[in-house]
Order: sequence, then structure tokens, then C-alpha cells
Amino acid sequence: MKSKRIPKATIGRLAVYVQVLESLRRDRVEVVSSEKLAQACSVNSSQIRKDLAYFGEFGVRGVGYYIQELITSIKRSLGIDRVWNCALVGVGNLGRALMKHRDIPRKGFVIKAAFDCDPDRIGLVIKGIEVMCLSRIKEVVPSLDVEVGFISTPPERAQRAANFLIEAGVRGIVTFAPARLEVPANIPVEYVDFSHHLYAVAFYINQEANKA
Amino acid sequence: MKSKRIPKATIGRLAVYVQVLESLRRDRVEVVSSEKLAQACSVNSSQIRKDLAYFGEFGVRGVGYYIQELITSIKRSLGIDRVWNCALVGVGNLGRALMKHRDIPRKGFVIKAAFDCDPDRIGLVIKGIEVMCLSRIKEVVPSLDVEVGFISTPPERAQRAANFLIEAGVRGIVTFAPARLEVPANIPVEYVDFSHHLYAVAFYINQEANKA
DNA sequence: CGTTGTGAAGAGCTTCACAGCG
DNA sequence: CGCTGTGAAGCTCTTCACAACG
Repeated sequence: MKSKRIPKATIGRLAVYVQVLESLRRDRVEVVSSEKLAQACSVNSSQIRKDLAYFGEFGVRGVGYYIQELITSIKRSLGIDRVWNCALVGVGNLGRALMKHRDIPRKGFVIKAAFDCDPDRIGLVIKGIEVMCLSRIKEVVPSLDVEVGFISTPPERAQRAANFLIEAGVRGIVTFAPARLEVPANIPVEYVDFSHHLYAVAFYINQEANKA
Repeated sequence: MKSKRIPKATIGRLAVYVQVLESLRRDRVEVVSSEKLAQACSVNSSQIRKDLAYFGEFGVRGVGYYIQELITSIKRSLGIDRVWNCALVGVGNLGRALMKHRDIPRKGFVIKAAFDCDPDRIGLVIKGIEVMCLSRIKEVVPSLDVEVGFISTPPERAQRAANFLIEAGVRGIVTFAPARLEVPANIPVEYVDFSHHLYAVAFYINQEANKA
């Protein structure tokens, strides 16, 4: 089981497991069975056992999973048991909010540099980070060991931002701009777009109405 | 095909199609084939044709899809061809950012009321909305025709917020709190959590590294 | 002729059911 | 005995391939 291709859906669920496990840990729970965890995450218990089995054998038969240990194991499996240095492109409202957002460093992602093209923004200092001209990215990213790029530009400038980030050497991108990006196959891109959730809730509300 | 169960994944993709179609419309493109649209969305072209076929026959054989018409049809299919009144619970940093976020009303979701428990926040006026005590929710939600609840509380207060919203009569919930909610089966819940995208990009970067 | 709409085949993911083990 | 880990079955979603049609 160790070396099979891991479903994309599994990765999404691991984030949920971590969230729920951390909440159990706050409540001083030490052990949990796949059945209990499954209920808290609203999934099937074999789903959980199978998801975890992709990465190793973390449970104890007849007992369950030790929570602290499991959190550590999942984080190691995902590669978030360390700090990832990030660079942000686009210092508008959203970009500034991201730079100030405490949860991002708390998850291990530290914004080390910020870039923009607008001369009014260059030179601003936000949370100790000075906003720089995008033209300096190729010198700054390697020197600060940045591996992840955040894009928070308007949609029409997102592709340009992606090109600069990749050219500068980032290995993956998280984009908040409502635009699809063209990138080499070896550069993972994650699209953060919560309008999709707004649409979904509207659709499912209508569906419930049609059912009744 | 009209009345089959619609895959959850289809709903997610429709949001992408709308995004790309709107960008094509900005560029004054009027017609697009499923093949062209597929490339722009990074999906297979039969996927697009099948997704659209769940809701009707929107294309013209030998020609493609008229973009303006298709956008309208998709929006009608999702139920976002109208305004949805929303109420927000939790007026911290995130809650205030949501209230000021222009894209939410632009998508047809209008925040009509905001609630919090903190006496320091009650009475604040943000974007013309006065923050009220959560105890008033049951009177306010029906009178303002609110159908959707937004939760932006800390995780430990999210369930309480959900209970209040549902009790007050909302039909669906979009939550930004990192916590799972227990709700009746007929109340759709959408979990907005971008930490999941941070985890995913880290995982896929590591996977690329192991490949090479 | 070109592109849609769709049954059928294929791939991938989820659930079942139980052997294996502490 | 209880709960995990996992092959096999079942199900859903995706892709193929082509008839239908403007």
C-alpha cells in the first residue's frame, strides 16, 4: 500500500483530519478510533483507515490512534512538518490581509517578501516586510530561499505574476486571483476561490427546495 | 439526462467555467467550442459537454456555445441569477473583511445583517450595517428575508453560531471557521478553508521532488 | 463539415467485510 | 475481544467514440 498513487481527495481529507484531531487535542483527548474520528469528520471509517494507510501504519489494533502522534505523522506525510518560505505578488487589500493573517505562519508558511508594480505601494512596510518592485523578484527569491508563491493580483495580472514567480524559482503557487494559470507541469498550482462555495450553497439550497 | 443526480464535482467546475467565460467575454469573444473552453479550464472537452448537459442543451452543433447566453444559462442552473440575502456571525478581523469585500455582492450575495456577542463590537457600523447582539438574530433574519448564513467566529463558537442561524431560519451556511458543524441534513454547509490549499501545495511540491 | 450530446467503456474512489494483530 | 489494515466489490465520475444535427 505504501507506494500507490495517492488520490487528490485523500489530500483534501487529511487537512480535515488534522483540524478535527487538533480540536480533540485541545479537549485533552489522547486516543481516537477511526469510527469516532469518522463521525466527527462526516466520512466513512474505512475511508480514514485507507487514507492513513497510504502513508504508513499509524494505528494500534484494538486501541485506535494516539492523537498527538497521528497529527505529527500526517503533517510529516504532507510535508508540513517544517517552515515554507513564501513570496507574495500583489499588495492590494487582499494581499495586505494575507500578510497580516496570523494563521498562515501558524501553519508553517512564512511570507518573506512582497512585490507589486504600483509605485505608490513600493516601499510600504507591512508586518516588517518591505514591498519591492516586481523586477527585483529574481534576485530576492533565491536569496531568501523562497519556495512558494502567493498571487493576490487582479485576474488580468495573475499570469504575469505566475511567470515572474516561476522564472525566479518558486516550486509551487497558491493563487487568490480569479483566473486560470498556464504553468509547467512540474509546478503545482492551488486555486483559492471562495466564490465557488457561494455558488455551491445557492445550488444546494435550491436543490433542497425542489426535493420537498 | 435532464433529471439525473448531479456530481458534486460538476458544481465545482461550473464555477470555473463561469470565471473563464467571463474573462473571454471581457475580451469580446462571442462563441467558444467545448474544446477551446476545455483548454482554458484544464479539463477534458467531453467533461464540459457532459456537465452542461445535466442542465439542458445550450450549444449549437457545428458552432459551439454562445458565451453570453451560456453564462446566463449556467447562472440560472446554479440559482445565482438573483440576489441572496445573507447574515454574518462573528465580526472579528475576518468578519469585517468579508463585510467590506466587494466581490461578494458582485456575485449576488448581499450581507444584510451582522451579529456578535462581544459588547465592544455591538453597535459598530460597518459598510452601513450595524453589528447586533446575537440574541436578536431570530427576529432579524426573517424580517430581512435572509436565507444564507456566514460564520466567521473562532472555531469553538462556530457550532453555536450555526445553531442560532438555523434556528433563525437560514437555509444554508458558508463557514470560514476551522471547525466541522453538525446540522440537519437539509441545511447545506460549505466549508471555506484555505489552509487546505497550503497543505496541498506543500504536498505536491514534495511529490515533484521525489519524482525527479 | 464541425461540433454537440450521449451511450458505453474505462478509471478512480469509496465502502464492505473480514483476516490479522495487539 | 476490539480495532486496524486491506483485498475485493461496488459505485461514481471521467473519457472515449460516434451518431445526430445545425
